[in-house]
Amino acid sequence: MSSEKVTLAHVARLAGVSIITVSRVLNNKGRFSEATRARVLQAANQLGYVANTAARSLRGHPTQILGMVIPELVSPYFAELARAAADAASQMGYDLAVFTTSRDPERERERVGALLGGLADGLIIVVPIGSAGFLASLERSRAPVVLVNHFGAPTHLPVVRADSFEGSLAAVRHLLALGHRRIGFITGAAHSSQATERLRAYRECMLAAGLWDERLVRPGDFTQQRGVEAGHELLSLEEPPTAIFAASDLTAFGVIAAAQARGLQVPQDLSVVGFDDIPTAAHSHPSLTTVAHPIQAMGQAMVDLIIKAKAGEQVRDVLVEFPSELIVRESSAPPRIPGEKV
Amino acid sequence: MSSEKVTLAHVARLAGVSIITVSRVLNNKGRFSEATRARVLQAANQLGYVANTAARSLRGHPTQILGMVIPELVSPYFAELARAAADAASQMGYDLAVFTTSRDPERERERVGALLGGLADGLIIVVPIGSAGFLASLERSRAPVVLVNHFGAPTHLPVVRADSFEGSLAAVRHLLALGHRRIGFITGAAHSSQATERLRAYRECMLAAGLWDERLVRPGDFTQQRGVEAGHELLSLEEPPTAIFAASDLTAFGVIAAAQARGLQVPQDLSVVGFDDIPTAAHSHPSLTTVAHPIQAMGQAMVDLIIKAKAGEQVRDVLVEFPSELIVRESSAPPRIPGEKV
DNA sequence: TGAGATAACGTTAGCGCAAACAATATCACC
DNA sequence: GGTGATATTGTTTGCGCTAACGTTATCTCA
Repeated sequence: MSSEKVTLAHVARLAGVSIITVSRVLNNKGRFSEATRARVLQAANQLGYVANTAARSLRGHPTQILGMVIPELVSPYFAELARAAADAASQMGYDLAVFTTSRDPERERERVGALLGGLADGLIIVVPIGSAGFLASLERSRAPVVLVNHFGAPTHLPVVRADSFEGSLAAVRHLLALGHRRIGFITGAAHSSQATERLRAYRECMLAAGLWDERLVRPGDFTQQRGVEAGHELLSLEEPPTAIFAASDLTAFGVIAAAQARGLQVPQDLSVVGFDDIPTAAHSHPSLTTVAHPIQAMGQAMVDLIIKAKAGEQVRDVLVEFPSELIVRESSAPPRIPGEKV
Repeated sequence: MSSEKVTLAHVARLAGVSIITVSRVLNNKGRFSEATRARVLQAANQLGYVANTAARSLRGHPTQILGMVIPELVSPYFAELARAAADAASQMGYDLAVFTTSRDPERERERVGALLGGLADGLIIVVPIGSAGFLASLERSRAPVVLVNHFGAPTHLPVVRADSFEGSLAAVRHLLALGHRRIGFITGAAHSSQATERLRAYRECMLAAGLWDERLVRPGDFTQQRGVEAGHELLSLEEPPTAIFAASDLTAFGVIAAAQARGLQVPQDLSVVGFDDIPTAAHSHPSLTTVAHPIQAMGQAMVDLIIKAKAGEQVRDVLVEFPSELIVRESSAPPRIPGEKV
């Protein structure tokens, strides 16, 4: 029956009570008689009343919304991270609003400002790209903020992050233990510190084994398409690798596609290891050996930290670091002995 | 230097002007001298002022945020849809806040209420799951709302949707034209109207060709895992299909994995067709024959409609329907002639 | 020079809600 | 019947912001 916005006043008039009484009934706070309660609920229902979140927020009432800022939605890793955070938030009675930055520091800053300006009760920033000054101003604002996978400028803000180095080390050692000597690597996106860690582990491990060869490293960007290209590049080398470690699962799937397109079998002719353990990794053929982050636990940790910060607990300088774990599946196997037939 | 929240009053005091002058400068609205402007900006900067979105919204000022409610983030289809909407929104100077419902009508309703209660200027609801009554109350609220892929209860709200029937028809006809006679089908999630359409097309086509066999239809849920399982089920039949049409690309990839695990080659031994054209479809081996929705255009249409609605244009009963398109790639080929060797 | 125009800035009010405080109604019990 | 306790409902205020209107300073031009 109504149009436009219905306020407490409308409900109050219809129910024949005062505004505050309506507020009390709807928030189930304070005392009121059963009869009043029924009348108010009936009126609110009839008018289709919904509380104005902006007004509530302005009044200091929490919005029960947590904001999350991520670089992009389409990457399975970030999508999973968002899902994990949403699940954890939901359990704690919060909603999660996900925003993307498209890696634009200016937009990140604006969005963060808007979110903290009454829209959200707290903020999860994944891979913050802003300057150190920006982080410092966030610190000063005392807003409940958690940084995720932040490896950049030092900050006192709480950080949740997952290791990439140890897991990558395990992946390369796994390939070495299988007998591989020429192991290719496809990097992640240039600006990603996670990508840097993965490359560093590969490099250290290969150097230590005396197997380092610059030609075996190809630049990537976490995408499948780039995996196809870089896979072909590596497999076209005069001495092609017998194993390839890719900085993401999507890239690894690209490598497998490239290998198969060249008539190679995975893992018989080429071992492939990815990173991320996206859902597809377990259900492809061959299933993918990869390195996993404990994403569920990370989501939980993010939300826990935010809620602690909101409650006034001290979270300054808190760093929650999760390990990465090698998951061996079908895509990695010993190299074919040269000359051996199938 | 500040802590807690910085308001216009703080900036005004520091700059030695009135509150409204600060507001004018920061919004670049109204008149003020260059000197004042500089002083205000300097003060605002120094204090790290960010406007309180809730207060603005309460005052009737738009938030420049569009809300989007989707069932889940992890599905590539929805992720792409969200990306498309975010891109389109961004072009028009809006941000997109993405919420997930986890298919809970109660939460959907609450979230929608909260978003329209001052958080967002408009709302994109993907596959609305609420009741007809809920949609009716949304209509009455006159809020800028667009429904996406809504096939349910009739409504006067504007709808953006993509066909699933014609594209599925084309997919099955494609397989028939290649010479397949036993064509399996794996459905989408039970509650999805898109899934229903895809099944309906398959059924009509097979019935018309006199090839309908109930045993060739397996229930699915759009996931890859279920694709693996259902793929094995179909391939274990005494008369297994020579082609399988899956209601999603992920499911199709599951089928391919199952086939490969049984030593079958795709497409030589089994043709597989998916639906969605997720990015991976083009970069896998074999690349996937699939049906595509014009997701970019859909995102644009959603945002356009919201903005029109906000501007007061008449969008009642507007229906923007996009076609689906068969994309033939490598995963579909003529069936092997029985008895023929490779 | 002064009257009207215009530029620059300020005061007030109110968006919708809920906390703090206030008022009234009801009741128990001596 | 009166006192105080308790239950129920109401009034006022202000969160931070900006639209509308008001005020003062400055300028233009006969």
